[in-house]
Amino acid sequence: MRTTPPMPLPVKRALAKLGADIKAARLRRRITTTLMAERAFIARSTLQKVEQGDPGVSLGVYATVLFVLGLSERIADLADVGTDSVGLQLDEARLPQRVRGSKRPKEYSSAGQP
Amino acid sequence: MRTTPPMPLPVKRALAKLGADIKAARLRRRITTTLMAERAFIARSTLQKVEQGDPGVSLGVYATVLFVLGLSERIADLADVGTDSVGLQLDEARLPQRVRGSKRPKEYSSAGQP
DNA sequence: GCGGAATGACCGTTTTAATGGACATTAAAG
DNA sequence: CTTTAATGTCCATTAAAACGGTCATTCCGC
Repeated sequence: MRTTPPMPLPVKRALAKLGADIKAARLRRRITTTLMAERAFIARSTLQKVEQGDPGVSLGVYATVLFVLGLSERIADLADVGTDSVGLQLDEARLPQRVRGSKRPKEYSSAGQP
Repeated sequence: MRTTPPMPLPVKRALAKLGADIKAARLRRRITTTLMAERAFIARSTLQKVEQGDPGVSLGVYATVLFVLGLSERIADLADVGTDSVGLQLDEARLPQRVRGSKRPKEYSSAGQP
């Protein structure tokens, strides 16, 4: 990741927790970092970064590690339609394939956490 | 990501869905790729990769994009203790800080999806 | 205690992501 | 149908991830 600009604090914290949880899950299974790294086809040094919640590590690495732990289901639901409260207010069937300036309200705001 | 070895198919599919969902969420908000990229402090070309579920893109980028969409809460719960069915069977209070060969069963298996 | 495996921290090298343009294509608005 | 912004693609450059090896430290098991 090219983090010249700052990373949102809530995001940073979320990633840190994710890393900690991954580490905890590994310990519960009594798997060494070396073995985990082998199973995930990554270097032990990379696994360290993962367990620290390093934002620069690729999603592929995180996902594979979670898969090894048997915790990769939730990844697919991260941005699932059902979880998007903003989207539910719109006519799902008439979603444009492209965005174009229209007469409708400019946007639907709601960035950060709801 | 250094994908000399193959990436687990279920994972690959999950990431593809994630990318598609992100794109759908953007369209619902009627935000252009250019604007999204600006808000997430990334290049438009990188956002394309994100919307394709590219495993090589860093988690930080994905997380920031989700944050901009207001969908970053679930990240922290990806590997939360409550979601780890394997871990619940162990004595949480006596988790070792390191793994060492013990008399207990070697491991608790259960990789892929339950 | 002691021994030693496991972890944490560093670091130089190699591979790759992320960028920011340019150009072709597409589809929404009028 | 025409217009034209938005999207899709491709690409050279550059910044950074991922590697793998070493060394110090920690703490589990004996």
